[in-house]
Amino acid sequence: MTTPTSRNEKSKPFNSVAVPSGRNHKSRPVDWNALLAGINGGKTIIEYGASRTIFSQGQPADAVFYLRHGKVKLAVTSEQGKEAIVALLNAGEFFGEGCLAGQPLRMATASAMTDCTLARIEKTRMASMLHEQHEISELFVTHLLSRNIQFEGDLVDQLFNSSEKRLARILLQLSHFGKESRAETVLPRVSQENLAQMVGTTRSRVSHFMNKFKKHGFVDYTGNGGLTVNSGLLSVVLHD
Amino acid sequence: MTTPTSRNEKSKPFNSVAVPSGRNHKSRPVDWNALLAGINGGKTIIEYGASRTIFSQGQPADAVFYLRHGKVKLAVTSEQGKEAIVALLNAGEFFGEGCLAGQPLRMATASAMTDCTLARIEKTRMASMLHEQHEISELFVTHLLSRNIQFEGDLVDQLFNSSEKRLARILLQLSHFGKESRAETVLPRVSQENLAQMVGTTRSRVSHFMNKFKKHGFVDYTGNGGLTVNSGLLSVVLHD
DNA sequence: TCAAAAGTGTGCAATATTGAACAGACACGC
DNA sequence: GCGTGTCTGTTCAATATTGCACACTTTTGA
Repeated sequence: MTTPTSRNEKSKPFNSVAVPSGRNHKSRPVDWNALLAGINGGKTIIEYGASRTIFSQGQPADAVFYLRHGKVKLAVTSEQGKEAIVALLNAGEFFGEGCLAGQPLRMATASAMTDCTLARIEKTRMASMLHEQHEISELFVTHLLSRNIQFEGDLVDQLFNSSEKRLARILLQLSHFGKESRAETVLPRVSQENLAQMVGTTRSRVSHFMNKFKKHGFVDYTGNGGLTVNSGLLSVVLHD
Repeated sequence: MTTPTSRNEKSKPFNSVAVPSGRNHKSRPVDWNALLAGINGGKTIIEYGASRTIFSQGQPADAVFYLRHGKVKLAVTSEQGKEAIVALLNAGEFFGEGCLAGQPLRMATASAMTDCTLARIEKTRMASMLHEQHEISELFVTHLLSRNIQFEGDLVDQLFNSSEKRLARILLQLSHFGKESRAETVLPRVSQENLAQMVGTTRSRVSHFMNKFKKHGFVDYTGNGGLTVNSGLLSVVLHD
């Protein structure tokens, strides 16, 4: 799978989604995918192969995406050509929602890190859905809240910590990233270059710290190319 | 006004808000304050004098706030005692919304920068309002979206730019901050220490760059203690 | 009004960070 | 097998940044 394939579902008439009646809106498990599946107008299901670009910084922004399966990364390129990774997204997250706030152009480049299936929802469709459907609106608010918390944490991290601690923090995050399946402490393959882009430093610095971490036993190389993150890495973040 | 005063409005029965009917939900001007004023249950109106603390990092988080008048800042303190300012809020913004995502404790300290009046909305009340009232929900989504964009911008700024550029950016932001009234290019009084906390650097560095900016005519001291930001400061952010 | 507190302009040595370079390790396709 | 490209470990000088120090100025509050 390397080219995006799309099944346009615009032809089907819209009919309102059957959702569990909202008598107790907290601690009620909701099958969000089923919920989203019920949205039939102004939506397109698309599949992307690994490392495909979903949209690029600077392109006109007229749709919101919902990630059903796979992992997506958001990267920003500066005028000087430097690249920074601002977010890693798991299944169940929205992205490209800036256009709802009136952003005319994409502020970042979204690319598939693995094979992905995602729903593309027209901006106008999304806006009216938010207006008309409680469940969607609540799902979206939930997503925005947690994204906000993530961003705030990243910002505070940048403001406070040295690149060594930031790298440690990123590694810990990655080791928990996508823990849907098993308790995997093994990272997906991430190059030092990518780590540097997330941490906001240079590759040579990442190489330097990774070796330091290895010496102290905080990370291990697992045969092939993957890394294992030892929870002792926490001490780097917390101590001193 | 130096002590918070509160008028509890919990006694009034809840009745649904009279809002303009939502036939065209974009480009429809809404008097948000009037809208919020209609929320009568589980809400308290509080007034704070300048430099009062609204809530502190680490306290239990069980309410969301809506800022009606005044300016509020959100600051985070690290274990090492360093302080960072993560957001400046204007009238019309929510804060403390992390609790809706399940955060049990405040992650930041909120303090009034000017005399403020704000609405304190119980977490549970806010949750049900988001569930039941379109207008509130949409207002909240709008707020979350713009806050997200702001955070993402700040993060990218930290990842890409030197402290000199970051300072220039903050000054430009501040000069537009609170432009509700006049086209004021004059900053409210902000100490170099505070600037350093926003930029993520030290005061001596801020002093150094401020003098550099003054030499180049990018900022001016207006008699008393205020600063005027010249738009030429943009060249610092953009150039080189 | 005066003294304390807060804010500012400097300077400087100790560190941290960049940016570029180069060689070796490794995977991959042909 | 053999190039080719990517990733890595390592170095090193040039910069940027920190953390302090001290003398001044301004603001604040009693």
